[in-house]
Amino acid sequence: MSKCEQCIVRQLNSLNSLSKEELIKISSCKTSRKIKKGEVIFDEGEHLNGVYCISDGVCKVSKMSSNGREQIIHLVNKGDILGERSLISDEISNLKATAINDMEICFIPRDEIIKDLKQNSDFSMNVLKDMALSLKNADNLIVDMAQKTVKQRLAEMLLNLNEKFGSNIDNVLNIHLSREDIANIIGTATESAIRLLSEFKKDEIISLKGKNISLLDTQKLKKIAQGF
Amino acid sequence: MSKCEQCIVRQLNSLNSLSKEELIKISSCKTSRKIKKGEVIFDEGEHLNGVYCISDGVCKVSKMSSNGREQIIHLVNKGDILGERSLISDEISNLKATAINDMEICFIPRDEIIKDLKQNSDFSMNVLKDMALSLKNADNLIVDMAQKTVKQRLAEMLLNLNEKFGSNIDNVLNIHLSREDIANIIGTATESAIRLLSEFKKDEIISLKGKNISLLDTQKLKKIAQGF
DNA sequence: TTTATAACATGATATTTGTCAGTTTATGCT
DNA sequence: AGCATAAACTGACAAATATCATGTTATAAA
Repeated sequence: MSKCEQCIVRQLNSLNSLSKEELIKISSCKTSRKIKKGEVIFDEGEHLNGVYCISDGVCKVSKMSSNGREQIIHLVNKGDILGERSLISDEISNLKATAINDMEICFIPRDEIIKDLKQNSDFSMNVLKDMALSLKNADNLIVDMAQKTVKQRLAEMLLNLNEKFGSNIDNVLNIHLSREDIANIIGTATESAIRLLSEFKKDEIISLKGKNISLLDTQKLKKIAQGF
Repeated sequence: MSKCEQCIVRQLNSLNSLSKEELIKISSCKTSRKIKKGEVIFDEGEHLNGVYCISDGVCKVSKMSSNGREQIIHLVNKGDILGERSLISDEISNLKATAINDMEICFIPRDEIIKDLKQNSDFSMNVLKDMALSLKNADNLIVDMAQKTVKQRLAEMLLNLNEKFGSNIDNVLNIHLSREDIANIIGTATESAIRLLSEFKKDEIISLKGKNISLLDTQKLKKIAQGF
């Protein structure tokens, strides 16, 4: 099994402030796991007895509304940590995590992380900063959901996907989402999301080939996102 | 000037895990301030060089959307801490805080808190838990904003106000908000908020006398909030 | 390849919500 | 008290969005 202290993924997240000894300790008790596309990593109401460090792949983190519709809160990428919120408050999870494509993830048991949080103040400050950033992003999302139209949110989401996952030489986004997932990110009906994508395509702001989306005019997308 | 180690308000928030010595130190460098209703405590883009501990009164924490409308993210009550997010990430504030009624607040400088965060792991764990809770609430709000109708959100907000601020013997909510603030909490136009309040009143779910709102049928409100 | 199933797409229509315009009521100030 | 201003309210209409129905295309399994 590969070792945490040599893992490149680790450099990307708050685990990078751990000492070599702490990493070796974590390495010895972590478990690695492969997840198939569509598989549920954990569901709402489950007790997470640790955190996941994403070695490869992408998953969606979502919550069911009382109306019976799924809302995707955010996407978690390679190098990100998953489940820290529930770890810290030691509650059952309020969110569900589902693989968007095939993944490889490492599970680190709760006690190990908690011990390091108490002993290593650099680490706990780093986790605090992570949480502070998540909170800022969440606040921004609240404002967008409450105040922006679906069209604005779609434009903004496309820009965010480009930012987070990048695109290849032909401007095709490196992430492939179903239309339903897109709708569940921006909080609208699948049909509405499809309609607006078609409209963007007609206006030559994006191009569509199945799940391949490429951004042709990011300037225009930015303007739409801001309400023009 | 009153002393932190004797302050009752402190018991309510994460400062309660500080030692007597740490509290005395904080007490010596804190400053107390009175804020008038409507006054801005800090604005978006300002650098907060510390946190505020609310001794008395209520303020709204909001953000301007690019559409030019204010979205209220949450209300901060007596006993709560204000500004910890910006403190931890050491960034300019992304939010604005405005007094809803006359307030009394204590300002604690950044360096003092940061020092304690690094030295006192109980305290930093407590702050982590606070942030984790805020994050959970933010996630729930995202789902509500994205998936629920304005009517559902209004019903839910009324229940939340009752939960957080309580009501007097006649079921009148202990908090008085303008119709505009109510609209900015649930993310709708002021006219829509007024219309729905009138509808609730007509249906005898609430009663209205100016800014005095009383909840007559919380069961029905709960059902509406959940989509029936 | 054929076939079954799910995903994608589009039109028609209903519902929700925002906007504008105007009226009434409350509030603060001299 | 009287006046000026802001807040609360109501109606009419327009715009945004959801829902339902139905057709088409992609995908996976036999």
